[in-house]
Amino acid sequence: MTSGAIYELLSTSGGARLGKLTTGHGVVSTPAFMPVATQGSVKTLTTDEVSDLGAHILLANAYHLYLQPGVDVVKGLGGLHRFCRWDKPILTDSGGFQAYSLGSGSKVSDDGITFRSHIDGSSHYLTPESAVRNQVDMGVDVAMCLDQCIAFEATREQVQQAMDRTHRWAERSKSAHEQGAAPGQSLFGIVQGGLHADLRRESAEHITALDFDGYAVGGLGVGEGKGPMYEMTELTTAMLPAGRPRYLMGVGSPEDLVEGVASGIDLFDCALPTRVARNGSLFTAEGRVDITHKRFQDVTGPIEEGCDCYACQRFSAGYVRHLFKAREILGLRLATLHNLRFILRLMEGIREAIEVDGFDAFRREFLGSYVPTDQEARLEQKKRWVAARGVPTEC
RNA sequence: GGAGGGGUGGGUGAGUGGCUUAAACCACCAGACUGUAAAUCUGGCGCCCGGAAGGGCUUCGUAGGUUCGAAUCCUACCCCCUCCA
Repeated sequence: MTSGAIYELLSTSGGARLGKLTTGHGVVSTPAFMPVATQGSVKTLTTDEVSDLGAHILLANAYHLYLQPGVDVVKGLGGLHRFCRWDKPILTDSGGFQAYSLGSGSKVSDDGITFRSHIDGSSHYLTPESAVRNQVDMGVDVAMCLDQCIAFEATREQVQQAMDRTHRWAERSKSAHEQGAAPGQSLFGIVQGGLHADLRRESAEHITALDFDGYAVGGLGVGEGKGPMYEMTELTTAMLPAGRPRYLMGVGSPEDLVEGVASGIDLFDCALPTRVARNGSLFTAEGRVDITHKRFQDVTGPIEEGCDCYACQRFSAGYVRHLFKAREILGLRLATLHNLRFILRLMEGIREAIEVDGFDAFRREFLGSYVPTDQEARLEQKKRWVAARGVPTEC
């Protein structure tokens, strides 16, 4: 019933799709990456800078903005677009993921999610209805249904329970949206089902039957490993209608973006490029490099030869390393500019390749030179991290 | 010349008889970060063998000594700092 974002499939190449997503705040060429502006800000950058990097749509988080400064405050300041001075499309996450990522700070029931604010410890209650209202009230272009994300280690029964709940919440989200959304505001449904192929299929069937403006693949990129993630993505997109955009939530790394596109994904968002940048890890065509390593001390060339980002055009790798070692804020900014530009340039390359039906070659070439970080080391790290923080693996 | 203080691993610096191969921080090395509670976190860091457990060797200015046992106590020497002259 919503007359939200309109998706137009322009062409395909292999499994990859070139498309156009038209929203009330402009057009997004897909496949697209949405820089993450959780609290209405892509950390360290202004929206003008993000725009100059070539981003056409931002992701913000309704949960964070609801806690601080509050939905009414954002609304009072002219809505989210005006608030952060971004006149292009904005998609918001509902806060469903935080029930998962905040671990014991939240509790899920059939009716909704009880959160303990990470800011002041106060208790907050989020329902599918209130989550949609929050997003709509802030004036975002694309709202996400409240869903329940679950750890990949969860039992099948737990996954199914979370999935069923997500389905019921999707229905409630949809009615709430139909009642409260302004023209031009979209709502995307989210497919869950963990790593179970049959549950993924069941979820895709259920969610698409509700007829959303777009569909997201949720619950992936949470430590399950590349193989299962790609497999589930591929399997899920195959179940989604070609005429609607598909969004792989929370993914990803450069290699994940390429693989996601190959599986027919149109939209991505990920905190990885910006977070990793702030920790000194920078993308190059050969993989990630740690700019704080001493070997960069005397490097006069840019972080990456041939990169058109501001940091690479203007400064030596040695200077960027110095900024990190000296803990100068500028280092974080330059690193963020570089990583985001790398990702957005990658998306540009992907789109161009699809347009000339050369995506498979592009994919082979990119993955041939890009060396992802070691997966085993990553899983081990994750275990230690979880153990150290006491984050539960189930909701 | 006199009086006092001090010399500890790459650096700062804790430690005054055994639990000390020696805290902590920095530097250095390696790693992680995927719908952002993250400018964060984790490991390593004398040498040799080992995957590890562990084992061997060598360490607190230098040289002696006391002691079952010394970075810690004693003696001598070398060096540094402060104040007075």
